[in-house]
Amino acid sequence: MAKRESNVDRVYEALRRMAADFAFKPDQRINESALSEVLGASRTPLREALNRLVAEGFLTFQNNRGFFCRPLTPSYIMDLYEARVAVECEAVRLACTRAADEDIAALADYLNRMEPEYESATDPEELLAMDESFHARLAQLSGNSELQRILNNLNGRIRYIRLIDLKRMRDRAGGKAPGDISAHRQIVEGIAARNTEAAVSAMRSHIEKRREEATEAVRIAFSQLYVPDE
Amino acid sequence: MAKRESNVDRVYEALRRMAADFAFKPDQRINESALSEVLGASRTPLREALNRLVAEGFLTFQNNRGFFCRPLTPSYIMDLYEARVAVECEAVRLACTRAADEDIAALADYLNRMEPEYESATDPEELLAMDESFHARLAQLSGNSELQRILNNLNGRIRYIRLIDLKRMRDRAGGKAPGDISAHRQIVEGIAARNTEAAVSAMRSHIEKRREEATEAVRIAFSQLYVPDE
DNA sequence: CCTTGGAATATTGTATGCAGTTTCGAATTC
DNA sequence: GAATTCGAAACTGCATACAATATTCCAAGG
Repeated sequence: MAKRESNVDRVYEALRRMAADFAFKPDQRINESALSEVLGASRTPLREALNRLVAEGFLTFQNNRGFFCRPLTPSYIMDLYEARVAVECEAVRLACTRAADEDIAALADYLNRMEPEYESATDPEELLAMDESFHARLAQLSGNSELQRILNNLNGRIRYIRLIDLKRMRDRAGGKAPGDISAHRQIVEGIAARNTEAAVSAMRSHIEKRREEATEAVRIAFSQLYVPDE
Repeated sequence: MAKRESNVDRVYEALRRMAADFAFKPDQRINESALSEVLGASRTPLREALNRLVAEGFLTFQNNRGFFCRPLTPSYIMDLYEARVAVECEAVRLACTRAADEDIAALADYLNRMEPEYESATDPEELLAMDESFHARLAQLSGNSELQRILNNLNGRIRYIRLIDLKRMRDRAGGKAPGDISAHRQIVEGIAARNTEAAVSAMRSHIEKRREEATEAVRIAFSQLYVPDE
């Protein structure tokens, strides 16, 4: 069997990670030749991958000037969080109406199985992965693949900020990041009870609670990004 | 002044129009060489544009097999409509909270100025353009550029179906497509009154009303797409 | 010292060529 | 006649080359 994954896919994945982790600094111009050398591919597949990332909002593009890392502003982050509210609340609403009982139960199970790990984890990356995984599964309950797709995109772009946020909370709380699993459980219980209003409002306040924290996190992100650590 | 618009932009715009109007039939394989000749560009910029369209959900891609027109299924259309509900309802919600009175008034004005044209128009394309324009302006009131971006993408993908739908309604109603401007006015009035619940529910029912029609429209779209007219 | 002009340099934009893979059809077998 | 195999043709994947455009840098003038 020959290779199944193409070069542009590999490059795309690498770039998405780099963009999500802000390996590029906001507004930084991206040098294609240098990057292609780092990634071990020529400029042709690299540019194809870069174009995908532009379409997904991870990067920007200017004619004859090339690709840039997206800027990072408080209002941009706010927009992303608000879009998450829109998508996830509707997903919850749909899940209440149409998710199968067994699928809801499976998600509740997942939450229970995860709880020990979630409560004991201190690594922000790990926590974030679990959190994102929960939200993705929740979106799956809606049965709507567009909502899942949009959420995946938003989470990718919001990822770095959430990481900053989690690290900050861990440092404040003395080595313990806050595993806010009760909010998740509340949402799932609302869905299980087919109580649309309760579930939606639980989701809304869960996300909105993060929003002000995120604004603060952006400020911190700025200081981490613009004061180079090398 | 030299050219401001690059080749890939031009190609992208052309492709987006073609995809929105289903110049490609669902699941049809796209031949890069032939297409590049039609569009007057080499395969390199063409592929960059195609990659953007894949990222935006207009096309699909398979390794070593190339690009394909997206499939067209009732559940896919349903997903798009539901995503629209999510995005537009949240946009309305935000507009109620934070839009400036003068901007709301401007939208109401726009609606009034458009009304004669809207009521008298018989060309579905024209009607659709006006309708999309209204929804885009409404999303602008939210002040959230992510919601605007997502809506723009969803509308682009849903466009063909709405066109089929409008044409069908026109034919049924005897040369008169239904200018449902009252629903739009109701939404704007809700926002002007800062009555969030009223405005949101008006928006929700406005979009959802279209949904069942859309399912029927898909069936018709199928017959138009798979029975070639040439 | 700041500004301006303009070559030198670096970077992007796109065409082209070739290697690798898939697709298609004709010949072959059952 | 249907299924199968195999080779040719078509197509995609990617590297490379060169043209077009932007950026930098340095020198000259104010």
